[in-house]
Amino acid sequence: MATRTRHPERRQEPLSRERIVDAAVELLDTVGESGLTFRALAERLATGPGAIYWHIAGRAELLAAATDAVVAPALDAADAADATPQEAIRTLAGDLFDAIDDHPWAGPQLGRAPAPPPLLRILEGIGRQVQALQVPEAAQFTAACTLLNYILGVAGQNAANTGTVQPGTDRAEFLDAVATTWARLDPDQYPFTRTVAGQLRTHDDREEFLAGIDLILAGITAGR
Amino acid sequence: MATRTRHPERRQEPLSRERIVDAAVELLDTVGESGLTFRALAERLATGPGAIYWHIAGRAELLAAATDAVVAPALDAADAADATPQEAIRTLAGDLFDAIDDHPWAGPQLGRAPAPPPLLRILEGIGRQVQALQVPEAAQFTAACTLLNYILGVAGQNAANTGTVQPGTDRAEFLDAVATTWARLDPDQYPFTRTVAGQLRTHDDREEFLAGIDLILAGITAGR
DNA sequence: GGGCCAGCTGGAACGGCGTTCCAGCGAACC
DNA sequence: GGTTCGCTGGAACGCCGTTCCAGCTGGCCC
Repeated sequence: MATRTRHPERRQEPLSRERIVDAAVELLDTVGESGLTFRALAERLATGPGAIYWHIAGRAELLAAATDAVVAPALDAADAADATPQEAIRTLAGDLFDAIDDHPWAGPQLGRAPAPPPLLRILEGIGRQVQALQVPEAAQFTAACTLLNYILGVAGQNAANTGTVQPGTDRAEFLDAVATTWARLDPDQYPFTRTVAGQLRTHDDREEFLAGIDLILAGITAGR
Repeated sequence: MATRTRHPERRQEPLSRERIVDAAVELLDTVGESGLTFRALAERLATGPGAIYWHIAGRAELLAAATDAVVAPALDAADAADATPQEAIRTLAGDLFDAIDDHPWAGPQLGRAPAPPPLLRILEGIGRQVQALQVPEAAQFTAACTLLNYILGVAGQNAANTGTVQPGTDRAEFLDAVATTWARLDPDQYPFTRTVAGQLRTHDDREEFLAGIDLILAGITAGR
């Protein structure tokens, strides 16, 4: 690994898994998941597709590695020792939300792969706090999974929305367009959706997401 | 549409959007999302790829239509008038779970497309019951979205799991394998996950899912 | 009844993708 | 100094979604 050469630099930085994953994240952030192409990646790295395969098994592994790279910081954030379990879960979820918000393509990837490290680490992080909440052991798994699945749902949905939106339009326009669509729905078929359409315009995704977390936490602690 | 010929039958059933979508669902159920190919579909329909495009705009629309076809029955199930809102939500969620369980490829599709009918219909169905729960108006949107996102999370996760599993292995083997993996994790890094690993072996996905619904419902009604 | 026309068909072709293959290069080791 | 081996990168393969278009066919008008 740590090969040393007497020459001050190689004619260019050698390929490495890390450099490839970094480039992949940049590409994904710029042009979305469908834009991550071995050819485009090779061009960005000034090499050919074949060289990349020496370091990474295929597209699936590349996506998993990129997701891991982007989500890991949120999971590494040390849990402040003086926080309540509720606060710790809110912080973890909020950090995760920010990471997915910055890199929407990572949302749907969170749950993929046979034993994806990110998924397990999220479950573990949540589970510990659930234990700290004094939830009876038989209910801990359900409580942690409910929170996890809610987070995964929001993560995936975030990705679907940002995929829809035109790169040009900003967030307010987008919300306004959706709200208008909802308000025009058939009153007989969609009474509820029409009622809440107005709330869309002023809502904040992150706060809404955390309000959902609080709702589930309330349910977890409801029976004492 | 209803063209009549004097001949007892046309040499073959004419193509139609419905016939195409039906064939697509069969293909998806058999070989998964990556197996849905315009060529394979054309072969199954004894035609060429070009003919399909006369009825359907592209792969995305085909997937959306297939998802709709598979999920619609669960949403059409008339809500029994004498059920409590909680029961109604449990029934809706359970029906949805069964549909996704039978057609895992549909899970990740639920949230796609600009204004996907299935998503809105689920939100509407949940929202009405949330209103019936006497949730204050300002909190209705959050409550309904939390339930919706949880459902979407489970749906997506279900798809990821069934995608991983070998077609040969059955469910018990799969759970056992995951439980074993979890039990072997580093005790320092994954104390919680290790503790709950054993529960995996005896757990029932559907019951677990509904327990999560109940948890959220408890949170919604916790503050009265 | 004969010609026209529009709806519909299906096969060929295009560009691009993930992936594989392999000839070759340069540094490190005997 | 020769050999070896980790690594490179360009060419090629097979498959994909999609487009194009020549042609069929069945209903309509003259």
